[in-house]
Amino acid sequence: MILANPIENTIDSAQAALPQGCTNFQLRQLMRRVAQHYDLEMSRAGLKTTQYSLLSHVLKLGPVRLGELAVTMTMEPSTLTRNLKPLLVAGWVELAPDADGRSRRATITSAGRRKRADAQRCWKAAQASLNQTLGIERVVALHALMHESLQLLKPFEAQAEDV
Amino acid sequence: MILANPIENTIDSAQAALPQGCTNFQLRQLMRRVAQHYDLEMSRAGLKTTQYSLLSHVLKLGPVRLGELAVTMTMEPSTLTRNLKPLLVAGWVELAPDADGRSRRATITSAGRRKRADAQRCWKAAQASLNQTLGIERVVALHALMHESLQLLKPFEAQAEDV
DNA sequence: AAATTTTGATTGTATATGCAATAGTTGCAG
DNA sequence: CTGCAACTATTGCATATACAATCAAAATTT
Repeated sequence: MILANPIENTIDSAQAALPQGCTNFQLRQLMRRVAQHYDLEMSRAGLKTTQYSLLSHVLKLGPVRLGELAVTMTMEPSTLTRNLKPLLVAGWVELAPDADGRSRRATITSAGRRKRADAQRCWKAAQASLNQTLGIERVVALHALMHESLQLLKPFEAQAEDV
Repeated sequence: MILANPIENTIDSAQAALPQGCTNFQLRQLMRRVAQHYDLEMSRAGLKTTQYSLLSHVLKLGPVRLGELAVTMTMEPSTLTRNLKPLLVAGWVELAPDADGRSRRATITSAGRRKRADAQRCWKAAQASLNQTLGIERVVALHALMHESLQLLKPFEAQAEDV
């Protein structure tokens, strides 16, 4: 976050404005509504927005080790295993063995590429209409704050591995 | 450009800065990390943070109709039904019939009050340490943005029913 | 008053999420 | 080279989430 004057700011706003309510609850509330907003568009492509995110990351990161994918997405490995399942069943993602026998690599398939291209149009529509509803400045500000907050909450090992 | 307020900041630079990335994905990422942060503390009271939120709302809203509770918490009724189950089983919340025979009212029990008081200490610790990690100005700014965004996404009927 | 519509909550089904425990590999120490 | 430690992914268990369909009760219409 960018502050004009750290001292002034803390004096001005810290005492006057303590955080009200629970950050966790507010995040969940907003997440629920936003997810519904995106899923409404995304359903036209037959994907959940979470699946679109996962598919996009597999596309971008090419044949990627599952552990690395999980770290990049800030997700537990066990969650990743489960979330991949529908995409594997649908044939949009494939798993291949890795040089390290413990590890496996995920790759997007041709069908996955096509599906992702379809879904990307839905995503763009959803993002555009969200920008419209919230106002683009608010979305930009929200992204910046969320990004900063995530960085501060990430353990050291993951600090550098952003996408 | 250096400004005190991230919202103002982006209002100034709105045309220069389009939102990067997916709001939904960023929200989910942050939610996962933040939930883990809270749950770490809250586990000492034997509660998930989501359960703490629900218990707190039932406490505050007294004998409350389930529909009203769902709207207040920005949650689908079906989700509320499921999320209440563990609290009912544990004996922290009770359901009573309502004047309107279709509806039911949720009330916190004595055991629920005790558990909630316990959990509140954990919540305070979690919130304080989050404020510490993120910086209190950032948390205040995040809350404000999330609140505004939620209001803008809420349908009209729910606009007034804040807690 | 009977039939229809509307409203409130739950259930069926599916995905999302994470902790703890486990299985299978690799790497290292002795 | 053998055995233990460290690492990678998965599975067991529990909760969180929501849409569609359903059940039950009230409200409205005819």
